[in-house]
Amino acid sequence: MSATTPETPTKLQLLELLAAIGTAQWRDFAAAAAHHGLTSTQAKVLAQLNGPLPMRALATLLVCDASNVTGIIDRLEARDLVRREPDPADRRVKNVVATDEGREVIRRVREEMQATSGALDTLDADESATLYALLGRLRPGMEKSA
Amino acid sequence: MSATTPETPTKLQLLELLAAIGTAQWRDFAAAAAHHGLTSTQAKVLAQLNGPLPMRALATLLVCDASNVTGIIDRLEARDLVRREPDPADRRVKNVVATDEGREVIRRVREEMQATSGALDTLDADESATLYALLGRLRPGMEKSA
DNA sequence: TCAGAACACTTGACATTATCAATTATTTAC
DNA sequence: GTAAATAATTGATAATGTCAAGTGTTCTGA
Repeated sequence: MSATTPETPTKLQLLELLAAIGTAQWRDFAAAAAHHGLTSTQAKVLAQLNGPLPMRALATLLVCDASNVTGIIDRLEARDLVRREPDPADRRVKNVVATDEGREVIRRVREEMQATSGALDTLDADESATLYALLGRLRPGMEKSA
Repeated sequence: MSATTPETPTKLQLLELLAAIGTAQWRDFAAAAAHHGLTSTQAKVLAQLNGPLPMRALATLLVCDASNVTGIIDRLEARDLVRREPDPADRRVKNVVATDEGREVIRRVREEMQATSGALDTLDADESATLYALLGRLRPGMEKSA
């Protein structure tokens, strides 16, 4: 088999490899979060907060009960890493927003994911582009609601 | 820019995309685990148990304190999903082994990761092979100890 | 060799994260 | 305009996480 036409992996092999990558990435993330005084869950929440998100949406993203989110956001809010804002369109809803400090902390956590970062450095420009394109194709299917 | 030479993504873009894939995969895994009466942590432990693993090694993999593992394994053992076995070479060590039932349960959880599985189905054989090769290159760097 | 350092695991005290059932306030649907 | 549905919270309880301390075993070196 030549270098340009590698053997087709079984679906199981591909799933297993993707899982291993995900697991390793999670370890890297959790360790970096702990290094900055965040629990994995707190870091995960901050990582989701690109824009304002209703409590309920966070619960869906975290695959957990809505009541759980109340306590998590309470603690993050006590540390000034996030804010609750009333939703102007629906008074039942509270939107969670990351504060400047919250954004800064999660930025630093991402910066310190050495293993992941280092692994990506082993790819050249072509490989990066190819991987980026393939993962981009995968993404929409994976983010379909469960 | 042609289809065969896509634009090189920035490292930050690639990191962000990889994180999104990992997050989505985790959601899929957690939901499937819950469907089978397992907490995310319990499922994560079972997923690691390809062979016997010392408690201490599990703690490293889970990025948590060793004392935490004691309780997790207690509960899994109470449900006959894992066993503790004395290590013949070092009497301090207890190796954790998945039972037949434990292996069966985690197999079913993996089978039910519909989103991940469905996303991979959108790739053709060539793309699968390329992705497999690229992720395989990434893996060793990511699994380096933190 | 044998005393002390290092290591693996457990226990106990406690904080955080998770679930479920019930409550309040608001919105949607009929 | 009332009834059903939805968003968030509270309280009870279980699971997961940390740290400090303790037991037993292995390793190290004078």
